[in-house]
Amino acid sequence: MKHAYYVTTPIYYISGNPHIGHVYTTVVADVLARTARTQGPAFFLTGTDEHGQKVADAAAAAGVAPQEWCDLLVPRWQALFAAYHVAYDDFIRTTQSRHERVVAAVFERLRASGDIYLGTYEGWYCVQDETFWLESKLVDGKCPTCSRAVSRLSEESWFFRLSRYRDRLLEHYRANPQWVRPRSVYNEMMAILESGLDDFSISRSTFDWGIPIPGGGGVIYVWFDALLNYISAIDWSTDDARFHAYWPASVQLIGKEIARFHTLVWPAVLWALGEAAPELVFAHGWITVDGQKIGKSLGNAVDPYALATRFGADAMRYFLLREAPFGSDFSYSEEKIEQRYNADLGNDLGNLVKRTLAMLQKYRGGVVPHPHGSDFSNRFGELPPRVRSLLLNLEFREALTAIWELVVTLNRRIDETKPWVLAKSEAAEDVRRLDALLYDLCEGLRWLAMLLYPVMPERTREIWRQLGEPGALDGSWEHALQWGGLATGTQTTQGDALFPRLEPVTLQT
RNA sequence: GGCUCGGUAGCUCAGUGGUAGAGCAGGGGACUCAUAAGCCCUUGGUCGUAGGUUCGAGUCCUACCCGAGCCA
Repeated sequence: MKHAYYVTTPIYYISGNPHIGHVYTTVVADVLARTARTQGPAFFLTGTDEHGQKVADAAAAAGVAPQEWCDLLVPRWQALFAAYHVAYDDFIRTTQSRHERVVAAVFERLRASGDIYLGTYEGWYCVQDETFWLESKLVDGKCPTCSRAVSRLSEESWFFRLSRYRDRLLEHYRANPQWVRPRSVYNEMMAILESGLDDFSISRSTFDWGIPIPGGGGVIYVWFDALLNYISAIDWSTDDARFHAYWPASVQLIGKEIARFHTLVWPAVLWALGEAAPELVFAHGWITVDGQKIGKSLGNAVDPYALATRFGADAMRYFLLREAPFGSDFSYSEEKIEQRYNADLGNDLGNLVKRTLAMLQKYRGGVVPHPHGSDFSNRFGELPPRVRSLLLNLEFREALTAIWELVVTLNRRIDETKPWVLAKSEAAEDVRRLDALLYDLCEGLRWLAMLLYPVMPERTREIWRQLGEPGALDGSWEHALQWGGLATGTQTTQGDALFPRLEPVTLQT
């Protein structure tokens, strides 16, 4: 039985405030879920990762208890996602009992199966980098990143027997070369696999902000805890029917820095539990500001609310997906957003809506005329399946480029047909041609609203409203996207510009 | 230090060994329904550097330079 489309974002580590990078991943997941729903059921999960040393430290610095800190921060993430028109189905927090219960259950089950065992962590610690290193990673006995002296560490720890799954992982990678994308990340993980896998330490005893090891002996390492959110949220072990309706996940989005956990440890843990690996793990790139990584310490973190206020959340969503191929890093700047906004959204799309409805008002009283033999029937028949396929394949840039073929075609057709000339003629043929053009333009707008809905859910609703379209904007594309679906006689309304032109900010002198 | 990527027009990027492309920006033109938008035409690149393989290299190989990431 084909299960529902299931998309996840990483759960976000709440040691600080959310930034535009978090918005990026979450918006992508939202677009995927909305796209998947044009053909069937979907489930979209996001949430927060709330355990671990850094959260405990951040809470202590703020003078509050860790749980209190998390409760304080979570609404900020939820409000930000809402501001970007993200509609997730569930928001999981790793401090919720539904999650902690599953983590404890997994631990006990894997301990019983021998996949988790008590061992000794032998390694080295670099005080400067606050990082632990395995002996084999040291360079001349020193820290491989900062070359400083490291100190010996030896402590009892629980391990996940990752090494047991190396062969199966290799086999899985070879049989499914597309399961980790982009290719660069696949290659990197393959290289790690080929060089061998060490067992994975999954407990910590130097602090206590985490899920307790069943039976005592410290807390579960935050990464082991965190990965399990993807199955705890859909009731693993407590509601099999629900779990299997969603698992395995269709797409798990991650940042490329956490690929190792999601593409080596995670599938092995799932296999140890007797479950399937996700169908696709996609590690995307980062948004940088003028080529620099965003970070509080760099002082270049732009308030994501300010961006949504200035450009509009939908325009930001469009920019994030259109500007760079999904997977690579891209250097963002407000100037680039402005250029995309004015050129693509204002000039091409927004102006098309405006000029179409203005002409319809002027020449036909705002009422959609009879098509009289449209020029476009069948011409764009392949567009919806193509767009959906590109979107679900995470080729957002290409999908938007494809949609813009329709935008460009409609704009060009206006200039070719010269409706302002036809409108002055009373010849039957000219009246017919003007009707056909105006119909095709309005029908084109209806298509654009539906095709762009997953990317710009709010602005497309405004197009829908101005068109006077009574149907569902977020419904299935199968029947709705047939050329000629727009009813003759529909009363349209001229509205404000969808994307009013951004004028350069000039300083008064 | 090891591994993995990237470096093509001012900007963002496509480019499967066979005459270097698109969009934006810049320049010119004809229009007027429209957000001085749209439409038509157009300038612009020794494809990071140096070698090599080949009849032929942006594309394959080697070295190096620059940038990014990972290496509990």
